[in-house]
Amino acid sequence: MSAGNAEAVRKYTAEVGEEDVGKLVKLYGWVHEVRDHGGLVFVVLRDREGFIQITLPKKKVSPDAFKTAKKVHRESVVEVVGVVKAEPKAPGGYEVIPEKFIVLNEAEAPLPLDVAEKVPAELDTRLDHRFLDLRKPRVQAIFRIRHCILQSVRSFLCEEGFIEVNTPKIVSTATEGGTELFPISYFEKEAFLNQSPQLYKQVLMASGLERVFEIGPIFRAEEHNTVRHLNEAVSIDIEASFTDHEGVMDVLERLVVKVYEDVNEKCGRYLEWMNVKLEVPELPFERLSYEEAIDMAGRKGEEIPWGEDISTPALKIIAEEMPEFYFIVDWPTKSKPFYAMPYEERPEVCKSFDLMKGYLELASGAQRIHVYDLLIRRLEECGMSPKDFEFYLEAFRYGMPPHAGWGLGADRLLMAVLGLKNIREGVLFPRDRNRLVP
RNA sequence: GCCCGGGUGGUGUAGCCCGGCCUAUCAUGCGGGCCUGUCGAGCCCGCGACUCGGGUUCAAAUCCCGACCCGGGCGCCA
Repeated sequence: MSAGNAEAVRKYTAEVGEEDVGKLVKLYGWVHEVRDHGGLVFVVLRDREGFIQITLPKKKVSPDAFKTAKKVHRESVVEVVGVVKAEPKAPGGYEVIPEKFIVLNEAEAPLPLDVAEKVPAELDTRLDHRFLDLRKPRVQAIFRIRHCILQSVRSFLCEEGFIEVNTPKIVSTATEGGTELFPISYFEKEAFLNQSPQLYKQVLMASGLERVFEIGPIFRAEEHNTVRHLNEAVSIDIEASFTDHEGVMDVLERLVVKVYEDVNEKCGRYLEWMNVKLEVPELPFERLSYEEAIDMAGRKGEEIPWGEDISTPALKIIAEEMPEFYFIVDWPTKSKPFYAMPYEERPEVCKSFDLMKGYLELASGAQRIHVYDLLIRRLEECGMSPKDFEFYLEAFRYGMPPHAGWGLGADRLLMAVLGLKNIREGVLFPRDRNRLVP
């Protein structure tokens, strides 16, 4: 960008070190703060890797640079070309004495929120001005770690022989019943945003791909209003042939451990920015049966009638004894969707599981029904009409292998790993009951 | 969606119970001034706010009703 400084090497603030002392470097970033001492001005420059102090003694820099630095607004974008100096008095031990201090784009003042965090901002305010919020290293760290988690998940599943696929997010009316769908207009037809790739990934089991995964958005039109629900979320879904619920639980728990290992290995500095320490969970995760779970809650006064979903207060009681990762397995068939495989000898219970971290549900999965007649029967028992599922059911008539799978909430996984108090913290632009912008 | 609590300068807050010395507190910010080693720089001067709509009252930031939004809890969430 600045042709006159061919010898200046572009560096990130965090890269400036001993080898640069006496040399010319070029830095791009934002003005984090300005400390104006009259004849001496300190500008703290921030880029995505950290901070560095730009020091402007009036007598040692050009009048132009000095004047510009004195009146620059916080959060303006600047280009600095200058000589690196080792300086014990400077934060980080190095400072840059600029030859050039150019404002590439001035920021308006006052700012809608304080990036330097001298004054805190509420989550709502932060989300309204998310791009500014993301300039805080502590906030940016969340998304650098999220990136790492997603990358870890991809590489792990690829190594396990899963093939990444993309299924449609615009679907026709009949899906699985249950949750509310967002209606959209699709030319002359009625359509909805998909709540889950479930039906499609099962159909793909009949394709011979054998093991597939998808990382993509899911949409739920529920009017929930909690710190762990969103109306648009990212789901990590797998489906695998010739295996059962035990087989995919094994994949899931090893995946979680791998994510912890990778984040620890690759995101040490971001964990530090956030002041978080990660302990890699131990394998295998404990398996708690549905019946044990409701007993545990019942002993502390939270009675769950057999067959019903486990309430939030009950899960919180269980979480007191099981604060880490664990599975709740063998759910009542009637509490799970129609495609979950019932046990042969005890069909009121099915081969299903939820992955929990404390009271937070992270994933749920099951061995699926691959037998056509049984699937039809379960569909009807659940009050749904087979004719609405023809594209799905057809796949079960021409050689559908036994299979199993799960769906893992990516945002919830991030929340669990980093101990975020609100799922919105880990989503760039969350969509909830009231928030549609930005 | 239900229950409880809340909405005050750009941001975060005090004040609200017990209406009137509120021309509304403090911090940060912003504008101006002084200042050559700050690192939450310091000092001086200034700027800037009662969510919206109704009601009660001589008088409303303060009390009442409604809407919208926020926080906590719950429900719903195959």
